Amino acid sequence: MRTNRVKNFRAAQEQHQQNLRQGILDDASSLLMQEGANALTMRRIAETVGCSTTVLYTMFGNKQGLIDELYLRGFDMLQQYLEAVSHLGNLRNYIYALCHAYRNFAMANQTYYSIMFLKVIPEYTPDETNLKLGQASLKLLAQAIRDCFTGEESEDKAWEIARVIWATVHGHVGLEMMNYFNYSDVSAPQILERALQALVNELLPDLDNSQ
Amino acid sequence: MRTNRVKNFRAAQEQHQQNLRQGILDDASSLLMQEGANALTMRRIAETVGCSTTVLYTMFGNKQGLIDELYLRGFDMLQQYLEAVSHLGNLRNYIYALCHAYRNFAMANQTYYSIMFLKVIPEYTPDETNLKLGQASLKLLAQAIRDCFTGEESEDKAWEIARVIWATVHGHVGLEMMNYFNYSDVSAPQILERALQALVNELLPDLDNSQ
DNA sequence: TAGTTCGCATAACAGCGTTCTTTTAGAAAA
DNA sequence: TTTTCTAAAAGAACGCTGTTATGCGAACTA
Repeated sequence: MRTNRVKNFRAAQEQHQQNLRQGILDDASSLLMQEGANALTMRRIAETVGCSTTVLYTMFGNKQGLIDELYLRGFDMLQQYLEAVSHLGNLRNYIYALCHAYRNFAMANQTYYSIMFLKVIPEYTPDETNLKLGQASLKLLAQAIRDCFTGEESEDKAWEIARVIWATVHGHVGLEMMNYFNYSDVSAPQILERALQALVNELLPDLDNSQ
Repeated sequence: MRTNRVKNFRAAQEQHQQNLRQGILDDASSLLMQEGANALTMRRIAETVGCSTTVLYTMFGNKQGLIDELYLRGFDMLQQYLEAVSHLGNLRNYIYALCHAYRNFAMANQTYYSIMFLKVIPEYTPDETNLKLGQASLKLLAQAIRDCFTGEESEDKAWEIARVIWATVHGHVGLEMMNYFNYSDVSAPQILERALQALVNELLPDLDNSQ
């Protein structure tokens, strides 16, 4: 049965491609986390993987294509941070915890966060598709906010408020990363907490009686 | 009088150095504004000025040194935006206006803002001195906030609140620049306005009776 | 078995920040 | 005025970068 042999070969080849692809991304990821975005050059990646740069270009097209995958990985990691947050307490504390989880992710994975939200790699800017995929990682935050409302039309409103809160957290994280908060008496999480309390107090309905 | 001739020569030389320095920075600045941070290479700058790269290195040491000057120029421009804000209305509206002026500066000078607050140039990170000099541009905001308080101990408190508001505005601007707000029904300034109102309501004393 | 296609490595190209070497213009000295 | 010296600038070079062209060898097709 030659056709079967061919099929098996194709399948094996496909499998090999997939394994190689994941291996490359794993190596690029550890390179990014251990040595920062500056170390993320096509040559370094190829060297780490143990192949030539040609493989990277046939596999991902160009550097943008490779970083795109890391970009999405970053949002997956962010989502995992958010999903790990317990929502046993009341909604208000849950929302605070989500925001602090967001900050924890950013601080523990600064190199990833820089790719996702700062322009550390001149050759890379996420396209529209990836921007939307990334935003989906904030679904949990939007859901928690929607749960604060009882009305029917609250879907869009929840996303709007989620964006306000997201932007606020992002701003604090961004300035903290640029060391703009280095010489302050108040710690960065405390400053963030203040802003969050203010936003929740003003933008969300009274949550005292929520679970 | 030979010593006078020498003095005049030295002075003329000094003057020439200063003119050249400013000319280089002007050219680099227009390069940055017209073609973005990617065009800001030592070779392009030298070509625009009409000299060799050697001149840039003897004058500024390295690229970091040259960008340092642009970084400070950016904060000067930001300060001018803030100083142009009329503080005739009440304090609350003045603070809002300062924040929107900040956003206007950022949006009108995205390339400058990127240098100041995003890491668009891998070779450049501002040092501690410049970070502090930059922060001083927010003096007007801190002053306006301090004016909201009557007590004596309000200096530090005003700076803390200023940082909260600053981070919030920065976050909104940063996400807007990364196009994360592109597909929203609510405009970016409206989202920002919401966040600001919430912060002012919660963090500042009642301002109804202020001038 | 002969021909072809495909995957990969090697080498190259243009451009980057930076530095080394060489030229040159102009002040100082004679 | 002519020579000498110095300081500044130009140009080439080095080791990087992303990307592309070339070439080779192995595996499928006929």
